[in-house]
Amino acid sequence: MPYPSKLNSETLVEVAWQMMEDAGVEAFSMHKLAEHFDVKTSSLYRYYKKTELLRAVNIYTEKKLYLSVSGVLQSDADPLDKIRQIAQDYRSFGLSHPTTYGLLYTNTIDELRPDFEEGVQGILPFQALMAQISGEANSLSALRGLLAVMHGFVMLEIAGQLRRGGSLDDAYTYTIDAYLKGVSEETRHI
Amino acid sequence: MPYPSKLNSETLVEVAWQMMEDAGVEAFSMHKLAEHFDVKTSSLYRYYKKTELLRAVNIYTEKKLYLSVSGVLQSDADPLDKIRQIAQDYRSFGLSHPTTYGLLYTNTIDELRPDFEEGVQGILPFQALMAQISGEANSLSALRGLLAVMHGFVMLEIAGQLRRGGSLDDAYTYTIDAYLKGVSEETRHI
DNA sequence: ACCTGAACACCGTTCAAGT
DNA sequence: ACCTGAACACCGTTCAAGT
Repeated sequence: MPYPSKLNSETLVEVAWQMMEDAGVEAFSMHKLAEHFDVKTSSLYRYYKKTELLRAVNIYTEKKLYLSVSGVLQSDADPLDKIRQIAQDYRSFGLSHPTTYGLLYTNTIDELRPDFEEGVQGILPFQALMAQISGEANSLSALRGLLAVMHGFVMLEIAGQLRRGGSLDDAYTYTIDAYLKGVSEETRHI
Repeated sequence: MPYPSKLNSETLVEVAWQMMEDAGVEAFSMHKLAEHFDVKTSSLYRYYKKTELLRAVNIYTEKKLYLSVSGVLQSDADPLDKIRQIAQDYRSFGLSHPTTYGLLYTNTIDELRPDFEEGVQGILPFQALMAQISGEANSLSALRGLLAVMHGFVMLEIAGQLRRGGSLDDAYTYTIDAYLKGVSEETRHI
């Protein structure tokens, strides 16, 4: 009998995350999560109801993604090469954890997250990097565009919407390079 | 009492689509759909089980999207301007029907759809258009990239992930233009 | 403080039975 | 041919009660 209790909010999220990644979101339920901890379902509600748990799982996924993608910031490569590397790491993450990645930005969330400001802080280094090739004035739009390209490609790939053949590795690199080249070009005539 | 029956597969899909758009996917259920037709839930299973119905709804959404975006093909504008217009129409569609659009490419589908070849045929005009600015060799990658940009941006916007301020209209146009400019540039040194 | 027991509304689904 | 009735397993959730 574990001490101080069988459950805690962090472990719940981690196990839920793993169960989803192992068997898909469809198969996940509060009952099965409770079963895993050898506990009655009602015990979970001291910590989360399902929507809250899904939200916590998404925040957990986001943190892992952020770590996967932040390593490059420390390197001494070109800004352009850093961004290209970030894009590769981003896609690798998505393809490695397709279920939880696919869940990340699906839930339409109306309220602003409590950790919104914190999240913005974490993104600023990436925006600064982007500014080096887009110019300051366009850095937010350019960052949004990069996110759109990466997220869109990975989502379509995960959903099996890019199955007409050809290398998806190449298509992704082509797309990222085209976008970054365009972002550089747009800068010149400002 | 309607003739020949209260239900048919087309109307079921249309009503399901509308119910989702009105009240969200979360609120949708087979029981509520049956209620709308003043019929017992079990009657629906002559036509669809829920996963099949969702699939049919997605195909329905895809057809509407395809129509929304195909109008420009007939115009006599530049290839580049046509594509820019397609991108605007694509986003407008997504923002007008956020729930069903958000559902479109989320379900991971393992089996190839029976109408796969038909879908490919419909996309070829768009790829031919893309080829005019990317070159033939890159047209599939370039089309995939365009789809990624559009889908990614719209999904992030719908999910409320682009809320740091600034015009999203401008950010979208900036992103599309940067990508298309990059695609043109990549072509020159082939 | 943490967990169980009991209960409820709602859901997806099947299938024999009615007309 | 089309729909109902009855039934089942599974789900999310609440809350009083136990220890």
